[in-house]
Amino acid sequence: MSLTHYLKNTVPFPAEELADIISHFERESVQKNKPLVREGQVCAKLYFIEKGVGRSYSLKEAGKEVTQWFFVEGQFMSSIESFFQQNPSLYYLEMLENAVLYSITREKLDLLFARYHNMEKLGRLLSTEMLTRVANKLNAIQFQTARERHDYMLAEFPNIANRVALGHIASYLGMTQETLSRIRRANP
Amino acid sequence: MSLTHYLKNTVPFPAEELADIISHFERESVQKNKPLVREGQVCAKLYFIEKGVGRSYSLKEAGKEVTQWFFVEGQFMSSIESFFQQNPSLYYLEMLENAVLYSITREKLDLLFARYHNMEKLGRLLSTEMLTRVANKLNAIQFQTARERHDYMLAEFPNIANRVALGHIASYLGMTQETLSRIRRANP
DNA sequence: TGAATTATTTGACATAGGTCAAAAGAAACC
DNA sequence: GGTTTCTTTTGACCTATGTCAAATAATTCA
Repeated sequence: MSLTHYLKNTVPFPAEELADIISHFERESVQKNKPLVREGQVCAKLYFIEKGVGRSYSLKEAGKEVTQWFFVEGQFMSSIESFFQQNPSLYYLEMLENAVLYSITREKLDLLFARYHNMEKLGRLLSTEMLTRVANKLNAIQFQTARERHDYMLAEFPNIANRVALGHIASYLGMTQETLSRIRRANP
Repeated sequence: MSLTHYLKNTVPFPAEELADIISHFERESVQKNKPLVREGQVCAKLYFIEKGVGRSYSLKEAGKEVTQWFFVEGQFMSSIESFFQQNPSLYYLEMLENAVLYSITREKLDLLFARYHNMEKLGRLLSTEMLTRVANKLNAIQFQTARERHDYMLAEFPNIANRVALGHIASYLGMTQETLSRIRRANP
C-alpha cells in the first residue's frame, strides 16, 4: 500500500495538505539485515513500509537475539519510544527483506503536527491503534499457553510464518524455537 | 493532582481553551468496588483520577479475577480500546478506594479534539505515553523472572503495594499470589 | 553441483513457577 | 470482644516449557 493511499484512508486530508505532507517524506530503498537503528542510538526516523517486512529486536545474554515486533507493508515502523521521547533505543531495527520505505525525521514530523490539525489527528489515531496492538500482545503473552500465542500471532500477522525465520517468531512469542517447532508439528 | 493542573502541564493551553475543556468534564464521587464499566459493555467515559486508585480486570475460568492495569491519581483511566474503538470492553473497571474522578463522554471528547488542535495534541501525547507504559509491562512480562517483574512493578507503581491487595498485584504481574508472597518474604 | 553454512527438528532431562490444601493472620461485623 | 469472613503464608507435589546436544533439512555461494 502506498503512503498517499494510507494517509487518505485514515484521515480525510485536503489534497494540498496531503501533497505538502508527502513532500516531507523521503523514499529509501534498504537492504535486508542492514540495521536502520542500533540499540543505544536515538531513532531518528519514522518509516512507512511500502514493501518488505521488518522487525525490532534486542540482544540478550550470550548475544541471543529476541524479536520484539514485526512490521509489514502499509504500516509505520520505528523504535517508537525512542523516536517520540528521543531516548536511546532499546532495540535494533532492520528489514528482513529488501524493502522500499518512506522516512521522515522527528523535526519534519513535528512541523507537520504543528501545521496541520489533521496530521495531529493522524498521529493520535496511529498511537491508539498501536496501543491496542501492544495490549493484545501483552494479553496473549501474559495469559495464553504457547499454542494459543501461536494462534494469536497468526491473527496479528497473517502469513508472516512464510516470510520470516522460525527463530524470530519464537522469540517474538516468548518461547524457544524448539517449542515453536513442536507446536507446528502438532498443529496441522 | 487536579485536572486543570495536569492539562496545563502537558500542553500549553490558552486560558479560555482550558476553561472550555474543563467545563466538558463532570466531577464524580465514586465508591470503591462499584464497577464503572462491566465486561461486554462499551466503555462510555474517560476518567481522570483526582483521588483514589483504580484497576481494570477480567474474569477467567472459575470466576478468577485477573488485574490488567492499575490507575492512580493524576492519570486518565478507561477501558481504552473500548472507549476509543467503541467496542465491547474486555475488562471491568473499578476503583479500589472511594474516589474523586472527572469524566468525559466520547462525544464531548471528540468535539474537543475537533475544536482544539491543542486538545488533539494532548490526546496524541497521552496515547504515546500509555503505549510506552504498556510496552514496558510487555517487556517485563515477556522477558523477566517473577522477581524482576515485581521490581518493575515497584518502579511503575511506587507504593501501590500498600494500597491494594496482594492477589490483585500478583495477577497483574502474571503470577500466583503464592509466588508473590514468597518473593516478598525473600526480598527484604 | 557440491561443500559450507544456517535453520529446523528431535530427544533426554531440568526447573521455575503452578496447583491444591491447609494453617495463620487481619479485618469486618454483630 | 468474640465470631465470621477474607487475605496471606506455608508446604508438598506437578507440569509446561526451558536447556543442552545432536541429527536432519534447507540455503547459500564458490
